[in-house]
Amino acid sequence: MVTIVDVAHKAGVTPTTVSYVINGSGSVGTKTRERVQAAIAELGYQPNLVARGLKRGKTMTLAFVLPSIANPFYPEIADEVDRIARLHGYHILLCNTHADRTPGHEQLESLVGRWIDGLIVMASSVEPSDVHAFYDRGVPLVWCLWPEDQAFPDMPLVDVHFAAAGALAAQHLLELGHTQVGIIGELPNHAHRLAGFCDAYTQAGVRVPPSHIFAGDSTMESGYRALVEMLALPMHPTAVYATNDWMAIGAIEAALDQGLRVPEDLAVIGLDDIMLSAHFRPSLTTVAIPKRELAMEAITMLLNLIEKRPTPTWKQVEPHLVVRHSTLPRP
Amino acid sequence: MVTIVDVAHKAGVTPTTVSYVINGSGSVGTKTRERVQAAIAELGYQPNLVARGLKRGKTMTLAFVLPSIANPFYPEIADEVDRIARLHGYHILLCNTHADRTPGHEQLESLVGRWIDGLIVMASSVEPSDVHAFYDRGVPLVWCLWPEDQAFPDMPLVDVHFAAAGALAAQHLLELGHTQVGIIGELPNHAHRLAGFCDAYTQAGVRVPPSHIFAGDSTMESGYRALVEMLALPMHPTAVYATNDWMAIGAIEAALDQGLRVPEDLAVIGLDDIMLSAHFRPSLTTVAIPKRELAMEAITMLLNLIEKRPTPTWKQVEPHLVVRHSTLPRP
DNA sequence: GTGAAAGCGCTAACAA
DNA sequence: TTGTTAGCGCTTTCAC
Repeated sequence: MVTIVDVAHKAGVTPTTVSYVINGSGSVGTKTRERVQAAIAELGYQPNLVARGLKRGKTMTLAFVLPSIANPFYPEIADEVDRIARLHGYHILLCNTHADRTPGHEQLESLVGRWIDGLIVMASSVEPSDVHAFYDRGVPLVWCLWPEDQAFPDMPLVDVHFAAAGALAAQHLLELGHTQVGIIGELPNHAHRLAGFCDAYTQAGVRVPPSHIFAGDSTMESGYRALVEMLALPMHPTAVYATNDWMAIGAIEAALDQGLRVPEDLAVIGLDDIMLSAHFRPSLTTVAIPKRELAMEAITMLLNLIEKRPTPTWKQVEPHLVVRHSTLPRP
Repeated sequence: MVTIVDVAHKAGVTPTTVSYVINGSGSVGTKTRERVQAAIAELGYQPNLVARGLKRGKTMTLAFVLPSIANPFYPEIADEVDRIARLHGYHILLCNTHADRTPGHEQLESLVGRWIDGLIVMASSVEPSDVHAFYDRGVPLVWCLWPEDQAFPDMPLVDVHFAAAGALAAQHLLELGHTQVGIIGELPNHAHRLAGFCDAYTQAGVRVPPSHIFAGDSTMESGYRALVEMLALPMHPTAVYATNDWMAIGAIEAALDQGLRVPEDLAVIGLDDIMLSAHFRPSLTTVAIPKRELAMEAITMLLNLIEKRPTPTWKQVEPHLVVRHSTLPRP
């Protein structure tokens, strides 16, 4: 293991000077600098970040807290967070809480001692109160996504404009002439996605009757069941809005199984844009959550916080419509 | 920030004693121990792992190097690695190389100074030679998966028994009576998957003519194209084996587009078991790569290496067949 | 422009 | 059983 002292010896200077050269601090003569750099190169010296971290109180490490990286919603976010963090010299510590909130607490505790420089927390991964342990210690942190049925936390937050997402879905169906719509939604979790949709319909002068709103739990199966119920309605809808893609796909499967054609007999629109949606048959029209943008805003906000640059501490990213093959004008 | 000195003061002892209590080393009187523990609880003391890392030369941090966590192949592996690592008190540093091998080199360099305790490297993420920087320094590391066309490295390795995977696929098609098969394979990358399949056919007394083997590049599009070509064959196959699921799915799409029924007119089997395969219509029969097991073996081997327990340094995990709806007996 | 010295928070010989 | 002491490798103030 080659240390700063070895380099100093080789270059015939003291560790101080080597440190100056490494960090560009102090002022070092050109000749000396060159000698030091040569020694560094020759010995293959790498500064020890643990020692530096101890001295500076900064570890260049960020934690990314999420329920599980195996949940396909998160990897793209994680990838972007990591990419941008690395651009700024930070590394990402993965922190899967596995949605068990008690271990979540312990896991955060175990991070406290690591002198994490900052934290990105996906909302559903831990109890907000546990995160206060960090917030109170002054650790910079950013929440990413927040349950739609809860009041915003008193902490930096990057969120998706879910009401706009619902409105986008509504607008698409309205433009296709669908006045008879059914909704499959997870309540209260997807409150904004639902409200945004319904408000847009109301503004267009079309009322969605409560009997056309069905409950799901974000799984494909629940979407399937909801659609079956929906088809039992006296005048069943010509279009369905599901508040996430899995339910939308479940609904399509149910419709196909019942002998309906999608999109000819029934249009279906989802929300999220999971990978499956593009490859399902028929491919799913949906409102995409811009995951990379979400990640980018979160990590940017966090880096600003860490480096004490002025920054807004609340941000919403805008979703966008992805038209595929599960929607068509009303017959 | 509360340090070991604060705790020592509060408990009326020296830092040494506190250290003993924390680590269970030394021998401490019951009374004293209780006083120290009380002080720790009261102050909410958390040992500083950076300082401990510097002192002990061990950081309880492992790096997981992979091309991109956004590639759906890896998250499940990462999840399992993280889960088991955490059970043993280690944290995982994510290291996306984005398949750019030059930055991959730099990224590894940036890890050197972190005193990583160990490393899991997914084979396609970096140049083996770059990893030698670690290996030479004596950092415990485990490769996970190795290109099928290359000689095994002189480093600990956990791999999938791809020849067995190919054989499993062959056996399934043989049992269904398919003697006329076509293959879509990426060569030379999938050499073992191909050889395993062909060998099993040969052993069953059926020869797969070279003209029935088509090249793909692991994408859906290449699977699609390959199948179209295959159908132009004078006596086209009743079954197709693709060396990964994406190509298998592309092949199914092509078959459907050409008016064939799958599986009635054409059976298709893949290899991998990506998530899409279960939800595609028809759902894909495939040979599953046991990702969690792969992860488990890799992290277990790594922990053994780190903690200097005896361990095999080469391991192959066995794939298994997942029968779904894309295969049926020969018409 | 360069160096001496102190110390980040913790651990582990060694002493008492 | 407990304390004294000397660092781990680096940065940084202050002096020259």
